[in-house]
Amino acid sequence: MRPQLARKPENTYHHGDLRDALIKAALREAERGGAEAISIKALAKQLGVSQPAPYRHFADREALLAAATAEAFRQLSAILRAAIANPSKQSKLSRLAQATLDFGLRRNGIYRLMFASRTVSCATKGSELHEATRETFALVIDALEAPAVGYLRERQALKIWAALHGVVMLAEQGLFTGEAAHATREELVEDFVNETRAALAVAIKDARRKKVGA
Amino acid sequence: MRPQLARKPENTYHHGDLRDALIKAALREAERGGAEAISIKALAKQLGVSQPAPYRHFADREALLAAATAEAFRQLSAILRAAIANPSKQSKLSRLAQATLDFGLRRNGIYRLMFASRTVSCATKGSELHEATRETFALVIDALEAPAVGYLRERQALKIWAALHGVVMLAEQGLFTGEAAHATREELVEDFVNETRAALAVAIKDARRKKVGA
DNA sequence: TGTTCTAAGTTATATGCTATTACATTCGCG
DNA sequence: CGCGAATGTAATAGCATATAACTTAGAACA
Repeated sequence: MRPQLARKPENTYHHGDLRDALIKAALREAERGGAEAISIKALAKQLGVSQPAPYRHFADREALLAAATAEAFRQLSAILRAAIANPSKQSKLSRLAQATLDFGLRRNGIYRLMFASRTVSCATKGSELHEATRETFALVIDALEAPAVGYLRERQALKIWAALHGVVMLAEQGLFTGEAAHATREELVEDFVNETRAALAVAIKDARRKKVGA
Repeated sequence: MRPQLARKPENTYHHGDLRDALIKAALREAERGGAEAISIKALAKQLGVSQPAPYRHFADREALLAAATAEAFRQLSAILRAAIANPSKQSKLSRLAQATLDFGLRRNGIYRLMFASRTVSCATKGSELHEATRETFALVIDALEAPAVGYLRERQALKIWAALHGVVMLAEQGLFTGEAAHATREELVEDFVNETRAALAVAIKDARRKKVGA
């Protein structure tokens, strides 16, 4: 295995690690412009290989998008894991939530690739992409720092996860700019975090009461 | 103005209402496949006109997408208005929320065109599309049925609107299917509705107390 | 009523992207 | 060392966007 070069070394026939380089380059392109900005032809040119070379590694454009999206999910997972691990005054959930918001806004093209394209919903169960998405979601459940009170924990995870994505989407739509912007995106996210904590506290109390009562 | 025909009458030179027919046809295509499924060429063929004819009415593909998206927002507005108006046991907000969820899932291609593409965020202030999105959001504020307590009402509107979109996105990603699906999408939406009502009630009480205290 | 201007179509064409086929080169393994 | 599999290239077909130059019909006005 050669060192991972972005461009093929000149005067060589084989690139050495084209598959990986394609995914990385695709994410660079997606960062500005989302999935639409990813062009097989353009990537090949960038990497100094012929235009059909990528098809040796991916059946078609969709396959490349799926692989890039999976990689993006793994990157997000890493970021969220770091946010959770890094101790601070705020709760784990708050750190995860703000990190997600930050990712969604700062790397919005990639974010849209991950959450707003049909790629993910087309991913078959057990695929690389499907696994990557579930792993990310598992981090959300983890960040709740709550004992497993039945399925209520997953339910709260779903709710905060949904809310976060909604905030990113509306922010990108420009609903937070203009005269109606009486709340920042960060404030809204913190609201959702607090509501989640409150709902969980109630659920835990209920569960304890039931246990004692039984 | 001729009658609004989908296809151009045969043996005629002018279509009569091509602009409108293009928008309607584009939405039909978007319904399955989102924005990517909209092809100028294919639409022209469908409508029985030559391939470059659409460019008489839209500068480029983006312009057609923007117009179609604006029309989609107006359609959603009409649906939400109807949901709000139609009396039932549930609250206005609940009806609006469930109608939004239904729209997002049933007409997901169009929904993605509206909320998950770059088209809207590129809309300049004052454009047809920008106005259509703000009008839709105004309905959410309206559905809150709360007195205008400072900016808190808009804040709650933003929150429930964000949450709704998040639920649609996650549903489309398949996070509600599989073993973790201990909550239906409708339940989650109802949760958000209730939390919104509760938060608003608190805000209203606070506002009254302040008034009395002053 | 006839002329003319313009909006709205048409044909032809350039450019760019996806994808396939047939061919070439290199790597690695026996 | 030689052979096969993996990985690259060249050539090409097909489809989409977009523009340019030309044509038709509708309307606007003398």
